[in-house]
Amino acid sequence: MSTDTRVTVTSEAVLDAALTLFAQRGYHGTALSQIAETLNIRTPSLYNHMRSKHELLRTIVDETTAGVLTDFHRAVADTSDPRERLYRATLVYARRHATHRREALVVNRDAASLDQPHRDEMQRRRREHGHAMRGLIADGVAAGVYTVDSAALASFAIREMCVSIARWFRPDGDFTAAEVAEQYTRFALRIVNASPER
Amino acid sequence: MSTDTRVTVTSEAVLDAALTLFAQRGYHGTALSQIAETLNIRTPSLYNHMRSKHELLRTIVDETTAGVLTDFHRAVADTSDPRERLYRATLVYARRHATHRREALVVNRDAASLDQPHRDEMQRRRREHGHAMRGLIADGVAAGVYTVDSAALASFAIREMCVSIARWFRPDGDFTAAEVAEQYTRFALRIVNASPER
DNA sequence: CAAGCTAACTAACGCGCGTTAGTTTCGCAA
DNA sequence: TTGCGAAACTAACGCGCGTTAGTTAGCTTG
Repeated sequence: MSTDTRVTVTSEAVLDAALTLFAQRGYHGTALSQIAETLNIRTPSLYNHMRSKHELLRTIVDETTAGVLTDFHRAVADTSDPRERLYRATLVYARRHATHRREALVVNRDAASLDQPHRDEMQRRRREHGHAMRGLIADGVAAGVYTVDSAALASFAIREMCVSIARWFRPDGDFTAAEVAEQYTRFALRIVNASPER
Repeated sequence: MSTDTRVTVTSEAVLDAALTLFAQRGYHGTALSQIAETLNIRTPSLYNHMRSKHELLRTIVDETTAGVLTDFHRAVADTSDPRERLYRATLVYARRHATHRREALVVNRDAASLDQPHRDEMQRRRREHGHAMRGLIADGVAAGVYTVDSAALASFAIREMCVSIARWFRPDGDFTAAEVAEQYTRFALRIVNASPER
């Protein structure tokens, strides 16, 4: 029995360590040696659990962007009221950025460092979500329950406001992720000047 | 007379090239050789116009964060109406992020890569602006013209919404920087549920 | 208890980075 | 026309990176 406890490193542990460091220092600012160090193994041993540093980034971005779309479609699936749909879409989007802060930071900071075709695929998903959110707002405007000069601008404002939660939210802070998400749905509905009572 | 025009590289040109590349690929993702290449000189020649790569980042961050504070204080200086103050503070902050996109991207992405004591100084300025914005909102709530559950949350939402303009704004797009800034002031006043007519 | 697989290790590679030293070119002023 | 200084150049450095090869240790299974 040695002094340090014997740990079994899994590929999930490698990904998790990479996630933390990428979020802190960025993809290019993180060395594999740092990931190995947090796992108490030597750098080459990482290759028992991954194919390359690039693959770590790709996995993070793929899983996250896929999750965003899944969240969205589930959230708006069973209602057609524009206010309820925007409420739900904002709620899950805001909540994700509070509960998956590291993933959000990495995706927004380093997704441009992906190699093709993964960068295109990621942009496709991002555009899909953006287009869907804008559509939600346009629907509300058409239904006469929202008032905005530009659905595109309002959509940008709402989405980016949610994305940025990942930059300041702290799990041990004054608000829970659920509370923040709820508050942000109010901001969103105010931005589009939604008529009262959802 | 050679085929390529003889250019006189200035330290401003170096900073500008660095700004563009840092904004595109990030500080750690940009090599000095790339900066040199866009200026049509060899990498070591850069050192006639700068002290180090780090200094480039430091200059960008220092000038930008200083500018944000100057903007803010000038904007709110000569009025005491909460709505006018928040309107003006949001207007200049939003406009800056549309007109100085590269600077904003670099500061928000790579300021953490600064070495001390510059990182602390930068965080101090950031906090000062955040605190001041929150104060503006708290003042409006105290004056009974705003309604929010948390001034801190509303402040985060407004500031980060403006910051993110740098991520999507294009000078040749559907809106001018002034138009976007004006629209975002409306969003801000809606977020705090400002009573009508400013 | 032996075999085998998994996952750790050490050693080493080629490369590109930021940076320094020393040299050459060239426009401008005396 | 000559001299000088600014700013370019080439050459080279040490370092740390991501990655590969080959080897060793140690559980698990028959």
